[in-house]
Amino acid sequence: MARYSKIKNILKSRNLRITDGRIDVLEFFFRKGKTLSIKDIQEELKDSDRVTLYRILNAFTENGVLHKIPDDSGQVTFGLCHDTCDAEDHNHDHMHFKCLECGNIECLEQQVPVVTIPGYKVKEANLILKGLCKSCAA
Amino acid sequence: MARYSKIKNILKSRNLRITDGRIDVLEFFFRKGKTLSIKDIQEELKDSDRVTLYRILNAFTENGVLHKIPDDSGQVTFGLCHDTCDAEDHNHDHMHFKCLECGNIECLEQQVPVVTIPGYKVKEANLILKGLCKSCAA
DNA sequence: GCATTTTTGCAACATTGTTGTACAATAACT
DNA sequence: AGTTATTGTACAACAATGTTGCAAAAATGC
Repeated sequence: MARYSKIKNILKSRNLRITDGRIDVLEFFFRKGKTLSIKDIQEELKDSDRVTLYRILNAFTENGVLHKIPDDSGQVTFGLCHDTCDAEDHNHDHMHFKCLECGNIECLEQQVPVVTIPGYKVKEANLILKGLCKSCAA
Repeated sequence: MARYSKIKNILKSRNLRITDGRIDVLEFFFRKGKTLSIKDIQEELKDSDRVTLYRILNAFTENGVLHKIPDDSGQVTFGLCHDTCDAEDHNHDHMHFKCLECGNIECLEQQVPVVTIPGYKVKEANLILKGLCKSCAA
């Protein structure tokens, strides 16, 4: 499917209106094919309004288009959700890898190993690995 | 060992000067016995300077007294390091649990399962579980 | 094309964290 | 204990990040 149609479908399926700003943001994610920080997006879409961008990202996060990746640096990073995600059922139990060299954060396909703790009810698991990524370790 | 002596020892062993502000912060961590957000600390130590608090927390983090716990909410939370941590060798490969009900973040004793990914050099692992903690699940 | 609803753009505000610097406290050394 | 070098604190000012309210504009459904 062409990229533009794909983007339109994603927005439609989440009941989000198709606007220029939203298309630009999503198109940037598909083009880069990796996780992006707010700073990354702002640098790409220089003329867009800061508030609007925050609202777009919030809407995407709430509706299962993007997911937030926690990071102890404070820098929030976003990644595209899998096609299967929707507003009710996010499934982000995959791992993330942050490269200490180039700073990129990657989504790994592997699922987080299931952990059970007596007395606790685990609902989500979020595993962040750090080290050197494929390109930087070479 | 009495709490005050313990705190003094921790600071001395990290070559950090023993000051009122640092003692207050550490004493609060030992008293609560759990992870604390900056907001928690500010509310407890109302009369202390905001900048000083940030600098104290940074010094503690850099010297292996506290560790930062990443969280996708953006709220930074700190936990006491194990006795074995020092400035060179932090070992924070234990899990954290965030309760969706009460909001508390706990350090779990369990080690994060070792993960290897072909081509990658993993140096740290950080696993955050979410769900209901012991008290809230009961 | 028109009415309805959602989204945007702007201003203003709130929160969070940083930098520079003069002053004060601490530690080390007689 | 007194002196001095060093480190930490308090204050002000700044920078970055995120939020709210609201009028204007755009998108959807008919």
